Amino acid sequence: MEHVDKLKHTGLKATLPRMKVLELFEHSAQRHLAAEEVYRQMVLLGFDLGLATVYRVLAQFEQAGLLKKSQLGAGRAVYELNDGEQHHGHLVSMTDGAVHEFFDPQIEARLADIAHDKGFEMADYVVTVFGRPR
Amino acid sequence: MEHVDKLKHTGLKATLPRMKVLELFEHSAQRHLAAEEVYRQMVLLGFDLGLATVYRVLAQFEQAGLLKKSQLGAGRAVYELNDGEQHHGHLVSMTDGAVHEFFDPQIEARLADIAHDKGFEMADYVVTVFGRPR
DNA sequence: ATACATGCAAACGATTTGCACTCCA
DNA sequence: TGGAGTGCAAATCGTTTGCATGTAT
Repeated sequence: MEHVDKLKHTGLKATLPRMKVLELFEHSAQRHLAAEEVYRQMVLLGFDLGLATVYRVLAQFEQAGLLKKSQLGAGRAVYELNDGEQHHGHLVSMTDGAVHEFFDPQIEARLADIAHDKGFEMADYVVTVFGRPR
Repeated sequence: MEHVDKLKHTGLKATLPRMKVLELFEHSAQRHLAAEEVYRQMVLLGFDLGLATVYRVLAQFEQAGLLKKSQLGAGRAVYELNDGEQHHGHLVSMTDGAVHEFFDPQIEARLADIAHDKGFEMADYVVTVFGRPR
């Protein structure tokens, strides 16, 4: 599906900033991008836009289901394309901050069970592992 | 062990603010407290101290192994007594923010394995489940 | 006494918002 | 055209820090 259509489909106007951000996520080497990184990439690519706009666009895209947001640790929040893929965890390297993804149905099932046991319905979960390379 | 001793044992001077904060964690109804909450409790209890001091004391206590820190979601970080208990996950109620704890050795083992498979040594992990009461 | 602690206010990094202006449908 | 989108700067939130003062050992 075309970018324009993807956007219209969500009720968002197909503006230049939004198109560019969407493209960036689809072409970028790294799957996970923080707002600041998106902003810097844009400027680097010669397309100048406001940082505030980046934050707004990212939030809208998350709302629209185009992106998924993950809060890794305290400061940085990263976004990634929402391929409709399974929910996954993140393995963060403590030396360089690199992010690896993993999915484990076993863990997901256990978490749902645990929530259930305590009288809750699991709506979402976050699993982040911090590790040092061997 | 006395509070005074607990502190001295860590190399920290047994000052009034530190004693009070330690007591608060040992007597508070809720196990998990954010810096802001600690601060408000103190003021409420008639003991006036600076918010900056709270942050410093909490950080020192974490260093000293007296408290454990958990970053739940974006903003707030919560601290809890470190009873030397096992590492555990948090189940956060989406309706009222209440925090329940849980520990699952199976999950912990899986996470260590996953990190290992990717060439990392797991140093820490965070598991947070968001759920709605049934 | 003297090194370590504290209070205050200013500095901080990430994110959000008010407002005047610009642009797509 | 008119409402949604944008840029900018100022505001916010949680947290940290510089510096002058206070205090436990």
